[in-house]
Amino acid sequence: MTTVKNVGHKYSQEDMVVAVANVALRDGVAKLTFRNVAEELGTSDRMVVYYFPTKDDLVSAAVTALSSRMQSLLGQAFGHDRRSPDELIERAWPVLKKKNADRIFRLFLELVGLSASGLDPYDRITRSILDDWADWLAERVDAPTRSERRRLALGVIARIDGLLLLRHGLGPEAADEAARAFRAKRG
Amino acid sequence: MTTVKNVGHKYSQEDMVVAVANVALRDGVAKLTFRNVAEELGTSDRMVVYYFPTKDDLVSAAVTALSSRMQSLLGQAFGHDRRSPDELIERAWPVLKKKNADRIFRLFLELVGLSASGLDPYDRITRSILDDWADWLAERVDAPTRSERRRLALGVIARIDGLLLLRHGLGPEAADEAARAFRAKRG
DNA sequence: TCCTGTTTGTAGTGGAAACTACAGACAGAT
DNA sequence: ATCTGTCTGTAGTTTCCACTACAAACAGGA
Repeated sequence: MTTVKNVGHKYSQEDMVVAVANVALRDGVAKLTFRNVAEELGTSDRMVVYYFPTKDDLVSAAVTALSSRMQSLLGQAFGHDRRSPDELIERAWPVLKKKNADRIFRLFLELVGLSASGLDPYDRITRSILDDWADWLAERVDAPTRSERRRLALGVIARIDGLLLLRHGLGPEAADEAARAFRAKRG
Repeated sequence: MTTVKNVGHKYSQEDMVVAVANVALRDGVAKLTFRNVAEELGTSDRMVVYYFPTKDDLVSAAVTALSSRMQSLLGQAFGHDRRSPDELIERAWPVLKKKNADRIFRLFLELVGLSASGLDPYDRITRSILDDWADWLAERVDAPTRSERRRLALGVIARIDGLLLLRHGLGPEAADEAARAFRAKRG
């Protein structure tokens, strides 16, 4: 089935990336190995190494694929209107509850952890993810000056990441409670 | 020097735990191995295994040692008075900036990441850390009912953990900006 | 003295990981 | 027909890890 696309080519770059992303989603970054990707494809690790010469290539393929999926998920949730931080969180949170988003953010937490271990590529990766996210949010937050938008965007990210961490550690109910606590501050 | 305490005993349980905690703080959980602890002590891994028969023993020794250090740090920051969530964060944040706290929370993020990888002991560990912290905060937050205190405590944890994550990923300035954004919501 | 708990040494097992080496087969393009 | 890029197989290296086996030396307590 996948064989049809490129005549004489059993796999395309795209196929490989999809397989890598699947393994990452299912098993986590820790188990994103040449071997496991090879098993997903039903071939040997030699083939995987042929497409992704180093482990870093493997990881960054997975990360870019999945972070673009995430971006589009969020992009659907809010359009391009500028909103207050509270409104942004209010709109983001239901979206982040979906099973897909759940698994993607599990990966994000894993990346943060690996970066905290001081392992080489991961600190750069998490930094760029957070940076991209901050830029993206800064264009959707309502504030007069650029620096203020940046600040509020960082505030939103901090709260959302906190909710995600809590959800992962204590379960969805605890995270919902925390989200409710955010709301309560205004009443 | 450390030899004096127990006659005929070169190491005490306490010595071992201190060494384990040091290695964890310096090198992270990922490099908390029998070998590295043995090097810290200037002996062989056989000795370390003698005191901590399994890896889990090693990890939980480090975690309990360090989380109690953290608790005392925070305990000094706020006494036993009940305060509003905002006040609690306002008081906690400066304390969490200290170098010691910084390294301890790097470990916490690592643990969260390992738990996100689905590795066996770590999900229980992070859950209990968060649970303990929630209980502790619930007794310091000002609200009429028990369930409301719990909710507000979870909100505080979410925000603080978000700040810590941001600080780790984007640096202390970004985290300070986010903390400022929290404050701005009231003005 | 014997026994028990502690310390050290030497060595090794079994597993997983990221690669590497070498080579053979096959397809399409020139 | 040759060449180049794709695919596969078999096998190995190197490094690190948790953990085990066996045994010897030593101390203090009974």
